[in-house]
Amino acid sequence: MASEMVTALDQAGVRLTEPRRRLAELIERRRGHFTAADLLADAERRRLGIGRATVFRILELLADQGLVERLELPDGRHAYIPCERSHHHHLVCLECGRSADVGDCGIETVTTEAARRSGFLITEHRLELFGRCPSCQSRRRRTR
Amino acid sequence: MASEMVTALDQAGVRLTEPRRRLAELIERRRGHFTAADLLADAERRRLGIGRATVFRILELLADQGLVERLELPDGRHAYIPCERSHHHHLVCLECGRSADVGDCGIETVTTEAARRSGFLITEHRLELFGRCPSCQSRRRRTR
DNA sequence: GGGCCATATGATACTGAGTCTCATCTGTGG
DNA sequence: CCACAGATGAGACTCAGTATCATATGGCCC
Repeated sequence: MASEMVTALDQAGVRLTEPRRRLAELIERRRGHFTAADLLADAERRRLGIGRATVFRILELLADQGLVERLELPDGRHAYIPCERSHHHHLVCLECGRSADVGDCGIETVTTEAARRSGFLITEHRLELFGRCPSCQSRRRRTR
Repeated sequence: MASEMVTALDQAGVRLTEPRRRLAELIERRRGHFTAADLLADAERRRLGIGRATVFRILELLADQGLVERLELPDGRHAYIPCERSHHHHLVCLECGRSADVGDCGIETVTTEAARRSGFLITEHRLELFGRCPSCQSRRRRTR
């Protein structure tokens, strides 16, 4: 029953502490994106006795390990989504929060073209896509 | 001598108050990106008597007008860059902060492809490119 | 299984960004 | 030049994220 996230941490040689297991479990139970505050609230609701600082520390750890990705929603709030380790981009549903990974989709072409036009050397990029997932689209259609 | 930014605000039917003129001027004097705190410090240094809240309000106004764009640097800080009104993306130099506009560069293709693969309806996106501008690249080469 | 120690944790204080309120002021249209 | 909608400044407030430090604990060696 060891969660995927916990297994990944173990393989990375990270110490498996109680708070880390617990938070990994909470994150896996979630659907879609969540904020640090959401996670903290989950932990408090279950009386896990996990401190505020620890939540932030563990989110940072997971982000370093590429198990979670931090992003900025269009309204400016910070959120996290659980994800695969490879570099990729996210598509986030603004209604239900669910997200999908999209591979490269040709972003390479865009950065190369931008570099050519501007003379910049591009070392990092951030691409975030927002919209409505298939099920929220059809729900809307039905509702209207 | 009316600054471009002030002219644009005027054309948009926005009230031209003293703080708005002053901040527009400070922004135009800057090279590269800046944070709200930077701008506030500029204003204080010059004893303009502009309040903290006003700086944030005016930055929001300028962002709504598309005269400035808010972005998140790779280190997580928020910054603004002055820019043209059309939708576009920015290339930010991580050394000197200068930025260049890049037009579309084929981002449309990427979103279309991502939408096709995932079934999402994409309504918004954020693309930020970071790297080194031509002059910082050559300075580096010389230095080494 | 037990003990050691590097490392993680919780409590708590702190910082700094951004917001809110509200009394006062000021562009602008008439 | 006046009235008033809308903008401003002061300052209190909120809330995310960080720093500090004494205590607890996971993993390794025996």
